Amino acid sequence: MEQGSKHFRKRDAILTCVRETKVHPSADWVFAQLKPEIPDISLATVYRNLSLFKQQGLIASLGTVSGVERFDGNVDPHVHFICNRCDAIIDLPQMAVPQALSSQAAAQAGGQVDACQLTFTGVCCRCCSQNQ
Amino acid sequence: MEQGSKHFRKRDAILTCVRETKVHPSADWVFAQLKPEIPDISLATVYRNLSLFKQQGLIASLGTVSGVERFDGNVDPHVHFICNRCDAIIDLPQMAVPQALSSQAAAQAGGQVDACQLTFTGVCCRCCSQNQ
DNA sequence: GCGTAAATGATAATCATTCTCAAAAGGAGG
DNA sequence: CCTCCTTTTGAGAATGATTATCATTTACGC
Repeated sequence: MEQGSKHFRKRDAILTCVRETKVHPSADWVFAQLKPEIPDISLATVYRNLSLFKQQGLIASLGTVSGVERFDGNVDPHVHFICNRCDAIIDLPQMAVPQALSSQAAAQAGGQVDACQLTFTGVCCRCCSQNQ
Repeated sequence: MEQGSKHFRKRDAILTCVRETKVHPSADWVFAQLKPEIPDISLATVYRNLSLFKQQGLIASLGTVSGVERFDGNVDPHVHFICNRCDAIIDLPQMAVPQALSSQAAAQAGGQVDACQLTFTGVCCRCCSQNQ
């Protein structure tokens, strides 16, 4: 009763939308994507369900970029690159935080380490080539 | 003319405040710290100067935690731990992102890599021992 | 002292996000 | 098919951090 039920039409659409894109979308982006397809969807519903998914671990939050929160449908740990010009978030696959670092962090923190996030920032190749 | 001048009394106080603490403060925290000492300081001035310092590279932004931006007076690259319960940000010194990872990131990103940030999240030792 | 440019205080404006609450939808059971 | 009950939703108001505005103050160079 968690799939396909009419009761969760919009919910499923939101989750699918986040999972099927690689842009690491904001709530607003998801809303804009779904609006044509589901005209009677509300922005509040998108926000509501995104935070629900986040809490359930179905999606991940990457923090805020230029003041807006960005999400990732891929919850497997991986590294990101964020462009300071166009705010694009790009996956850097095949890179991982060494296990040794995580262990070290747990030891130093003295508490409970749940997750880690490695992010590089700079200017993406597209912005680099556009001007200057 | 950049130091000690009466013209920059408040500016200097803000920078010093961020540099002398280890709490990785928010604008509001800095304001609360300085208010007793400098009663006629305005919150807008704190925001203004913090973003100026950030832009000049005098301080670093650690992104937002629970919706508020946090700063770091220590711009040397180092690793952080963020507590999901109390929002504390704690330095994990003597840890560094391996150079190999940074090189790999630069190669994969195809653009210009300026910085990287490694953050662990979880529950800090204080919150861990308080309850549960 | 004077003029100019920078910095500031107070407050309004902005904008992403969350809250509120009434309405709609769906399931369970009769 | 009908009713009760729970969950989800839409619309818009409320919130709260941050930024913009603008008149005022401040300080430096002359």
